[in-house]
Amino acid sequence: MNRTPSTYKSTCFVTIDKLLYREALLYHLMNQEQIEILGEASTGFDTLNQLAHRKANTLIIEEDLKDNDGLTISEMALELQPSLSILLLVDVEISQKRLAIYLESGIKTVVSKTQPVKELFKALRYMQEGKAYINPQLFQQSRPAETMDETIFHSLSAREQEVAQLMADRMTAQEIAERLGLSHKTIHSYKDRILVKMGFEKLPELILYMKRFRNKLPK
Amino acid sequence: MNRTPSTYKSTCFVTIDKLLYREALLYHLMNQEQIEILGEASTGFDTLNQLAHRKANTLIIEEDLKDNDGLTISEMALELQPSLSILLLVDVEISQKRLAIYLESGIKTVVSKTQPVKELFKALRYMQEGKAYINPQLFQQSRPAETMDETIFHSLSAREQEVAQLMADRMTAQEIAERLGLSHKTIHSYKDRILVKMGFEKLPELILYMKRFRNKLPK
DNA sequence: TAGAGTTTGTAGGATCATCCTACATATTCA
DNA sequence: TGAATATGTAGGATGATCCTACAAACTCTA
Repeated sequence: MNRTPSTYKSTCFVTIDKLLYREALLYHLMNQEQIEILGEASTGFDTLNQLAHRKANTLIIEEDLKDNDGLTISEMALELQPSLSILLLVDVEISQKRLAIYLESGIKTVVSKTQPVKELFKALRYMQEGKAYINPQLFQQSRPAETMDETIFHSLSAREQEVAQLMADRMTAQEIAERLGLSHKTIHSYKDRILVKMGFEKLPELILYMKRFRNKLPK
Repeated sequence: MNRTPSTYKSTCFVTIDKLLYREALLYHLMNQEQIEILGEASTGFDTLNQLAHRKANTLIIEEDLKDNDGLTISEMALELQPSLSILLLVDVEISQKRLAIYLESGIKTVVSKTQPVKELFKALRYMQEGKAYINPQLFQQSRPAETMDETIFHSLSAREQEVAQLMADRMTAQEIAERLGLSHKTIHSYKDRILVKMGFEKLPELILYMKRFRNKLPK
């Protein structure tokens, strides 16, 4: 039942200006076993207001907000609740100096919005375990999607590649099984192994990967 | 198998500056039956480049890009491929005049980022059917999440409300069934009916709703 | 007020997905 | 060459989704 035995739940409050993006992200956070959504806001004002009544242990907050900057809000939130873990979402790659300022002010983690969603999750996991997580790509020009490892696909066996392609076309395990003359259980096994090999956790990640690189991939 | 018989697939290209948000949105788009992700980019330059080789029929693009504005890119893309349907994501509520400019330049639809994800999907569906979709909330101060209809929950029967609460706590149908002394099939039936009544399509929408309004809801 | 329509409570079948385990054969590496 | 690892194959348990069904209760209207 619980595959993450050592970690406990983080209760998150999410402050992102644009509802469209906030919601999109919230759906992902919801699907993470160890994350409980506690609340959300567009503005710093709203954040502080809501945090006063609710005991979130983690605050995910944008650097740029309409009414104030995330840093200021974070500092105020920390004063209210020193135990709060704060993850700051920044727009661009930041300087070492700026990062130092953040960390000094009590912000635990900084994640750039130019990073994939996965990085955010990784950072959250680290934070949960009390570890500091400094995104390795924070300081360099990061073009992760574009430079994303195309080679991991080629680490799959021929059959695995075949199955991965078909799965990316949204074929069901049953359909693929019929096509290849196998049991649908076998297809699921392939799926599991493909995800592990490629370092994905969920099928959608694989599908997105395949869509991104379909044009560069063989066939 | 196909519950949307009359609509055909739109092949989408998505241009959003920040990868974090773009990815978050892409996962959603991927889960929509009628949408095929064709490609993605952070910049206008990249968009035009990629669109030259790929026949997307729909372009979802941000108004503000690093290298250029979405409007300009859209116009260039339209010159390249006049059949392209363009959905522009704008930051704020826009004036009627500005909207007119957009529509005149061939942009089919404008969606504000202050809207929930659902609005984007609605707009896409309209576009697919060739209808123009002008977001009704585009012109007024929109605080949809905050003002979201709390009453729809109360339109549920007592038992439905109970089940909805338990589902929002991520209990499985089986667990809820045991708790209530029912068959798990019954719980699924409740789920289906709840979703219909509340106008949601997927369970995560219900869960997000419940998390948002749990504090305002009875009990 | 009776009959019709709608809502509510209940559940089954078919189909998929996920997570976990297993095992034989093939390949590689030390 | 023997041990470790990779590959191909599949089963069981559990859960979700989509669709259909049907009886009891409630509501509304002619």
